[in-house]
Amino acid sequence: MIDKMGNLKRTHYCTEVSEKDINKKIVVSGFVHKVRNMGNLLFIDLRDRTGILQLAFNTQTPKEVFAKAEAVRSEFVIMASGTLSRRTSINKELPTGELELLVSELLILAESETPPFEVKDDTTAREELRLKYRFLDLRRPELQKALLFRHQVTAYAHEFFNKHGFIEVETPDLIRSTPEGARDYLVPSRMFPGSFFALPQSPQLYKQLLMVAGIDRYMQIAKCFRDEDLRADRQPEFTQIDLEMSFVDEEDIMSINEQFIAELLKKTLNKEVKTPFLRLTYKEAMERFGSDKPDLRFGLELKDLSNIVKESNFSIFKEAVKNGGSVRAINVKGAADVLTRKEIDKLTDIAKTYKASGLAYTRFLPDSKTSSYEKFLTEQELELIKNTMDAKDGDVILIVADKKDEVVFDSLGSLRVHLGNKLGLIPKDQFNFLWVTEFPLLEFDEEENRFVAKHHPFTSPNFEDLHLMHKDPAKVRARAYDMVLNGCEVGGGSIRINNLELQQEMFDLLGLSKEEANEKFGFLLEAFKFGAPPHGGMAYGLDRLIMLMLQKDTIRDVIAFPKVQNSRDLMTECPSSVPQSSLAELGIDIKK
RNA sequence: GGCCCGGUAGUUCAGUUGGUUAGAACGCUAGCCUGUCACGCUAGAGGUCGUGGGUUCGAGCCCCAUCCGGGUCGCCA
Repeated sequence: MIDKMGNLKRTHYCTEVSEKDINKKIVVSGFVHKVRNMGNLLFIDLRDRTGILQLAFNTQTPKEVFAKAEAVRSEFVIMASGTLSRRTSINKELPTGELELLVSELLILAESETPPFEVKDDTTAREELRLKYRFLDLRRPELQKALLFRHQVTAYAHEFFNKHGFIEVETPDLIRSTPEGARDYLVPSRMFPGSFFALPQSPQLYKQLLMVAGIDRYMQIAKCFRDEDLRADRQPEFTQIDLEMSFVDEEDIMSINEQFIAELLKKTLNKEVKTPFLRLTYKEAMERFGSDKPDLRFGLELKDLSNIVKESNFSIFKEAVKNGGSVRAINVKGAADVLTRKEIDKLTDIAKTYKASGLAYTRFLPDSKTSSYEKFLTEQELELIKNTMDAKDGDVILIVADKKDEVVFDSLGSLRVHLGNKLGLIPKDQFNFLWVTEFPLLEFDEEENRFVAKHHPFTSPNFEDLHLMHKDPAKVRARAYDMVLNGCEVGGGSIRINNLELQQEMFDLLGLSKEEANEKFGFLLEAFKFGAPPHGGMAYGLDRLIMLMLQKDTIRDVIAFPKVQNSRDLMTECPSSVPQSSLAELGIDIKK
């Protein structure tokens, strides 16, 4: 039997009650977390978004109310009215553990089938099931907390940037497709069969046009879409805190964002973050940590051994250096007992996923040494390596050699992080922010056999490097910067090109003819003809930032309705097919 | 697109060398129970072993294909 609310109104959330309310008549409502029936005594743990309050029914409870309580099951929606009382036996685990509601009136507002999994934080149900019933999963306090936290972050972002003169402007979600960069989600046009809108990968060009429009300081909590494969920290649909400013340089943007982050962490987590953040150039980050988003919470830095081994008799080392690559190593301190031969084989497999051809190693043991390359090197070379790596008994040196620096960095960089985790070198409660600056403007795309923009084609080159633009494009540095937190990129941005000639030169470098550039980005080039202020900005990956702040392993835990690895939504079961008539209207003919 | 891991009651898992009727815990249902809060006790229901094919006297287990989920490389301007 389902009751109506009638005139009963909630007076308190479950955990809002306090000593002061004892003996008062109160009304609470929510979901049945747990029923404990003891015959003539019955308890219901009532859950709402604030937490749990115990409802008590005993021999003083009206008979018909007690009978109704006996019919209640998990996840029923109920409303209870009664007198708040002190418990006879207290539960120290609960914030409301000294209080309970002696119920005099009980309404069952909705019944519930037995849920497919128990709604509790220590649920063991697999994620697939929880995603199918996401509305139940979201009842769990842990996820409620994540959504609340996310709200607090966006609320503070609005507050902070509003305080600093930023205006939130909504940019369109149906936009022109720009095939540079990530794959677009396409939306067919009904009015123009065969033509398409795209969903934005980011509001990049619109925010630049807002600068041309004189908005001066823009912000937006913006939904972005990229039709690429998912990862634990990547969804096809995600949210950015997007910013753009006029009449600024890198320092202006970095410093206001340091201030934002420091205040945000203080406000939401009560954590102190020192500003200014450490700044590393891209080059230094790669050489020391093998990554453009280094985790600085632990050591295990890379060392360059190229000069020591470039003339050696070990052809793998020698050839790597000779062909323009390098030989680099990390010293895993005191790990000789942990890194057995078998473990090193596993590490080799990891290195190989990053295209390393192998992993050379030496285990320094008190009375012996085991090494995969020692026999090829001279005593002197070995001694130099030992000194450079500061190797002591009990240490393990891991070496990667390759004719491409990129391979050496990628494989050692990932080994470094893997070992940092495996050996427990990473202090988990730390928030380590830094900037990585001076990214290369371009990178060579082997598949397309041309240079592509590392950041995006609107990023300004470093003016000092302008003379290299055509001579040696790979050496040109960009006025781009990433904000890195604990080994993850949480935001990135750049000073943009605001000048027609330079923008055209950039397109030229990317192999875009004048005609192509005009066709794709004509509106931007047109805008640059009418006075574009110097401008730049950045964007935070909001989901990722929140994931890291809450120390979650996956971004799915901080998104209300996430998608799974193949971009499907298990709850609504989309994408789904549509009627043939809908396709016909859009001029789409799917051939199977 | 590649590689790795997983799919067995509602849930989480176990399941020996391929061998009789596939088990446990939690949950669920019913009964008993006055201070529980992982309530307790008793009894019970509950299975297309992801799906399809194959090998075999016999398949949860072996083989092939396929679907679903996770991690990762490529990809992510």
